[in-house]
Amino acid sequence: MSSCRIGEAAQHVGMSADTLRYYERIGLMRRALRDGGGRRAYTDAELERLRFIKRAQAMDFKLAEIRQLLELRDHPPSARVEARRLAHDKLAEVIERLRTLRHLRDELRLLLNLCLGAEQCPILELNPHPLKRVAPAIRKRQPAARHRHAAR
Amino acid sequence: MSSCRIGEAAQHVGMSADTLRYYERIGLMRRALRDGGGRRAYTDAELERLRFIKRAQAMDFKLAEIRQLLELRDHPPSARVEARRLAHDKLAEVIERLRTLRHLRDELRLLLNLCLGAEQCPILELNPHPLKRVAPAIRKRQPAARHRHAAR
DNA sequence: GCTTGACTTGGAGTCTACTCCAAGTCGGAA
DNA sequence: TTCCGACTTGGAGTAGACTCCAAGTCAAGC
Repeated sequence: MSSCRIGEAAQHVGMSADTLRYYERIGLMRRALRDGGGRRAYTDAELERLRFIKRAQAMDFKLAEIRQLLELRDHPPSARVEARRLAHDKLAEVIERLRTLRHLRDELRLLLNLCLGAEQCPILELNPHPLKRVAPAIRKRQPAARHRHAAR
Repeated sequence: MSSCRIGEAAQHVGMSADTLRYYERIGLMRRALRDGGGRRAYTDAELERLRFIKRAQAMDFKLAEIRQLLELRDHPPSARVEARRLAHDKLAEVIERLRTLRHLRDELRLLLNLCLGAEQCPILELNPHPLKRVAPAIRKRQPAARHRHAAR
């Protein structure tokens, strides 16, 4: 059972010390024990928990979702079913986003190709069909972070 | 040359009146003319500009990028080359993001399948290889909006 | 004339995930 | 002992894209 200070811990898991403090503040991590000088002493278990958080973020889970996953890890009994649901939901999101992006890719390619020949650059209209003043039927924007979550 | 007030304009283009005010405030739209009562009077050209903004957003362009596109529209001479570059850059982004998401989709599918048979739910480790304590080589998260852009 | 919905302005607030600041402590190295 | 990097805390700030607030005006309809 070793422990390390915040700077070292941060380095181990590839995050900033400030991020670790932030996670403690918002409750994603429990309050770390302090050493005699009042400094945080991270255990191996805590480093592992941080690594889990990092992996989850790499998989596009938001902190709120990660919080849920962490809670499931803390209460194994019914964890499996719920964890499956979270992963399933995330998969559905990803698949949907893939659809949207494929469509967007195709649209952009088309615009770029048309730009080569057209007299009017279609990119400046974002409309591949200059003669039809109809906006392209692009899927509504993926809802960005809520803040501008003008749910687009 | 007709004109309409902000509420009507907002409805026409599918945005909120507040968003239109915001766009004027940040300079994405020029200051609209005011009627005798001090209220904004949107021209058809301005409605069209707003529609362009909306189309660009649907194509994952950020407001800063949209600003650039709008400027190109205002100065046609060298617009084409620059517009091509912006669209090309966006296409590259989209393609890269598609790669990342495909990988993530596969990873999630694997985890969900493994979850069915494993004694330990691999989702709660976010690691398809329980015997190998190595984090999955997931691509670094797509940089979200800068704010949390914790470049993920 | 009165009512009321639409609108004005400047500025603050929201969301998410951090990051920075300021003032002070700790402790290892010189 | 002194120096200085690492660390503490509470709180404010950042980014991007909105959205809400408060106090007041406008004008159509009754």
